Amino acid sequence: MSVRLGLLALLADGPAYGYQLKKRFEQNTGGAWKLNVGQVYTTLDRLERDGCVQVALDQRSGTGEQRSYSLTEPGRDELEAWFGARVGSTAPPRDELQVKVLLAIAHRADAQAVIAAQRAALLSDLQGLRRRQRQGEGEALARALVTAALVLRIEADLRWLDECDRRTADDRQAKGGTR
Amino acid sequence: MSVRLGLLALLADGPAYGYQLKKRFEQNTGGAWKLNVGQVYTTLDRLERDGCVQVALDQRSGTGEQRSYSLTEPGRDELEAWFGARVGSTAPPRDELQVKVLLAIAHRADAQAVIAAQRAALLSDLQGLRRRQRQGEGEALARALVTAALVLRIEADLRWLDECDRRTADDRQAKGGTR
DNA sequence: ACGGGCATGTAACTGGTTACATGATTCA
DNA sequence: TGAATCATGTAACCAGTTACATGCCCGT
Repeated sequence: MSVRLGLLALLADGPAYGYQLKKRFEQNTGGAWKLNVGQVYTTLDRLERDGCVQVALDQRSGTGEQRSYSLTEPGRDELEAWFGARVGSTAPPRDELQVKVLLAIAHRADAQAVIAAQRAALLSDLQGLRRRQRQGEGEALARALVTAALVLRIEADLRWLDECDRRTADDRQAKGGTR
Repeated sequence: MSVRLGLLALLADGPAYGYQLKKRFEQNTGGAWKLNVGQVYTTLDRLERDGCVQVALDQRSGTGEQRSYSLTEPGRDELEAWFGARVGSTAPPRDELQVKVLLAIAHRADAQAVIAAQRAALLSDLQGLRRRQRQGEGEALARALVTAALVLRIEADLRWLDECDRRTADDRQAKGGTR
């Protein structure tokens, strides 16, 4: 729902064209998240269908039209509800890394290799991100925060992989096998 | 792709019915992730369409049929590729918490309240998870690991929210306003 | 004249998700 | 007999995503 609600939030500042929304969305996230223009329009269609936005047609100089989207009352309600709501309270997401590692542990002899490969990949991502953090000091706030979020998430995932190693080692020991 | 690849991974152990796959999937994740049975069948249909699985019909005692799914060569290839691949290497995900907070910072006067609300929600989730960690000591490995992952992720998100507060405070100061 | 940015859309597809319907088997 | 579990499916919808096509406008 991030795209949908994101567009709603951008419209709270005032009416805008689809194309403008794309650019604002990317600016607001420091260019870290790209948004295909087409997706803006499909999402706006759905928002219109649901009564969250309304459209006013500006006649352009030529024959073309510009569609100016603005929030409706229900749209504003949905937005407020979103900002007020806690994220992810209901049911933990099926994260891909977790699914992969858990299934590897349960069903593959080379589980440790799978874990090691993921750790290596995350570490290299982390290096790249840290480099970017050091370089772009005076970066846009949004961009810096997105990077920070990525770094923290990766660190968490690395700790989790360590935990997976430790617990599976315990498991092997508990079951008495030396190998 | 977690469901699709998850089913593929479970089939690597040998043929199974759709219903069995649902149960195995839930067992393998310690019951933390539920899977609607219907989704197993729709996903299996798509896997069959893509040539990743093949189906053998077991005639049951009655008139009913049981469909036994098994991996094909392409299916095994896709699975191996998945286990070998690094997760999330391409383009950072548009995480809901991040979108929400960034847009709040950029477009709302009550950004700090939004952040505070999310922090409170995460903290209460964390408490609940920690309680569960202490209680279910001898829990199934998978379940414990899922819980651990949730805890680590939440801790990371909390640190990120702190970072957001700090940086926005810096920002206000840099712009010279005391409020 | 032409390229690049602004602007709008559509068609098609993906995977995830739910609600619903059906029937067999098992066991109390 | 009747509930629980095993088992299979379908119809419908959702949001996300991409590729593609169209055309205006402006500055070089």
